[in-house]
Amino acid sequence: MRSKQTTIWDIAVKLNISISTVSRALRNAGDINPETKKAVLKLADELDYQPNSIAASLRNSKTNIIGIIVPEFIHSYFPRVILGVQEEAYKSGYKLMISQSGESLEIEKENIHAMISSRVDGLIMALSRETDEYDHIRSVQKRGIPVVFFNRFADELQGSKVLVDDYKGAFEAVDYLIKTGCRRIAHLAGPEKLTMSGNRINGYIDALKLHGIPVLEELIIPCDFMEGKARQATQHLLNMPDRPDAIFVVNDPTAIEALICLKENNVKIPEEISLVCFSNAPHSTFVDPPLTAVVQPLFEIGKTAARLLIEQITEGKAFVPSIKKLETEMVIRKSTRLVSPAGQFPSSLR
Amino acid sequence: MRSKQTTIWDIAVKLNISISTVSRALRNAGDINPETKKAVLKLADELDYQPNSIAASLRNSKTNIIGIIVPEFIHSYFPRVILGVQEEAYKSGYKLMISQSGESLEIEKENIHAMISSRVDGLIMALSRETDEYDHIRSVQKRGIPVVFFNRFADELQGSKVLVDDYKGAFEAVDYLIKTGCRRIAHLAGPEKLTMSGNRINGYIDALKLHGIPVLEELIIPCDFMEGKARQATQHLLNMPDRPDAIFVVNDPTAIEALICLKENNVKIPEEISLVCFSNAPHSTFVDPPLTAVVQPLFEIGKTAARLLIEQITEGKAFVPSIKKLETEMVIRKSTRLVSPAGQFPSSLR
DNA sequence: AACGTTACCGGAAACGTTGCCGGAAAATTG
DNA sequence: CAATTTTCCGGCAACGTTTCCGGTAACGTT
Repeated sequence: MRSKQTTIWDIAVKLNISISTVSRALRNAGDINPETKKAVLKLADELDYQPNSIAASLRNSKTNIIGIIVPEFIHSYFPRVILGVQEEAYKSGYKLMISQSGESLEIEKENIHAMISSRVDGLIMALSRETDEYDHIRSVQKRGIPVVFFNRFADELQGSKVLVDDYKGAFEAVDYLIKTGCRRIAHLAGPEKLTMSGNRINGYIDALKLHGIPVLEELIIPCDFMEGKARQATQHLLNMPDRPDAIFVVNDPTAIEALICLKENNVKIPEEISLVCFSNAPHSTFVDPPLTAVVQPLFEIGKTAARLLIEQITEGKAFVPSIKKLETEMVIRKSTRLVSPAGQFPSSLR
Repeated sequence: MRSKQTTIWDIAVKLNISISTVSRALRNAGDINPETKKAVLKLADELDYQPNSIAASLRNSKTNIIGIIVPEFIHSYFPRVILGVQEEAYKSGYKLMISQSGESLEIEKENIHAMISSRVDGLIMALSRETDEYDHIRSVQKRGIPVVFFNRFADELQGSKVLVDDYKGAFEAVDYLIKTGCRRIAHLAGPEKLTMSGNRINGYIDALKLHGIPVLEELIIPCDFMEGKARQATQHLLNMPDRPDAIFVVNDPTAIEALICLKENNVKIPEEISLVCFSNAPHSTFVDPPLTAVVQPLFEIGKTAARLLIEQITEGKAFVPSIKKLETEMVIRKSTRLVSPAGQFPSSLR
């Protein structure tokens, strides 16, 4: 039996005024005597009154809650994005309701339903790796609840999107590898359904093509973000009669797995095989060797997504969804060789 | 302008029955004709009806939301605990509202207010490192909202607590270091306000005492979980004329910093200095060298906390808060030396 | 035929807010 | 001093549910 919380009604009775007056005093809407207002605020403070936002939400048909659905948050990627969302959301008086799909479409759907039931004002999400149908998401949008995607999305879905330049980042990474003299470059790719994976693969391919290096299907291995998959893939690469001399990895957890596998096989990094990942986990900094990586502005992604969403919430139908593409940055660490001035551009090309 | 969502009222009108009947049909409470029930469910499905849980919460004075406040979730510690909470909570039909205090007392207070306003049914929390007064938390409890603490708590606070055996874990770690031949063991400790820090320090001290090793104040340095602090502290240790031969570190992020600092100073681990941390981040596994650590059952901590909380929510006042102490486990990796059979117990002791 | 029982259903209040609207008192104006 | 405006306040409906309570019709029982 929970002890009853104080309501505006309690305050009204104690001060012998009406609840409307109390309400006005509390949210300082006009038409209120400064004296009464002061009295109300004082009493509210004494009684440790906390407004019942449930009631307010019902009345206003607005919850001031932003829902977030991410695949997971045990790797630091999503938490860091959420940090950005939180910063921006709190500034505008929004609270966060976070849930994880655990990379499962089923759970993603459940989460979506929960978000709808909770009547969130808007939704920020990154799809699970399994998500290949979108009716549950369209159902949210049909209700007029704006959705902003980041990182993991599908082209056929409407809505604002915040992404990084996957193509360019991948291109730069592979281009860099080539400039350090690597020629047989493998790519541990992401789930094929995600737009992101394709873009990174394209960047990878085009960089190879630019330098006249043949693109080999067998060197592109999708890893699906499943634990163990990257290790397997890496082992597979090592078992090849003609080992690659570099691996470009789609994301951070995958890269760590690859790294562990390489070390287990006593492969010297970067002497025998160079490693570059598309990432931003701080892990890259303190593994051995520290990983050269294409880093993403995670915090900024979160802030941007939140800003877009809040705009859309306030502007309503008038708002046109937009796509924000943020820049990545290549950070050179120790998992790649130095750029060889001579081998920078193979003679075959120039 | 948001398109109106369908309500039980819409269903009622379409079927020419009353909203009470619709309500009964949907939550299959008794007194309902199977035929009408079927019709209602069918139409609800067709209209893609999602119950408005805001309204239900208001009516029932129960939100089925569990609030979680943690200091941060960019390190994997808290996310993993939250994973456990989520598993257990979802099973019982609870949703999660998560927020971060960012290790700030001010924000922690704000978060608390938001949780109260949202009328969460219960709260699971780990205090920020700054928290040294507890009125905001007592204010939650006074309202009859149960609170369960984990990891970071204060002894003077009432409520269920889920913790690990900090004392024992620390003791074992230091005991192990001694058995590997270390004699001058430093301790990078946690914020002094947290019970946890004290317990770990005591375990450290008692292990030293057991082996007759003098406890030196200068070797115990509180690190406060602030970025950069551990690095400074480690450097300080290295600058001593008489360097320690081992460091026992209070948690994982701190250990990583220490590790980086040691490496920068070209200190050989574990030959010159051994490193042990109280932790569970997977980081420990893939840094170089992999860290010997006292690991905690993070997922289990979350599940236990959720279970305790839900029990208290359902049982109400009858529930007596309890303290669950979970066991830690020492995992030996490469950052410590091997146990020297000879040096296991210094002769001075036996 | 009168009554009790059963099986369903509808009305209405309540949860705590907010905001419109009208009204009374006070202040301002001519 | 009357008329008008301003200032402040209270009543009331509404948000979408749930649930208590009572009512009606059909059926079975003497």
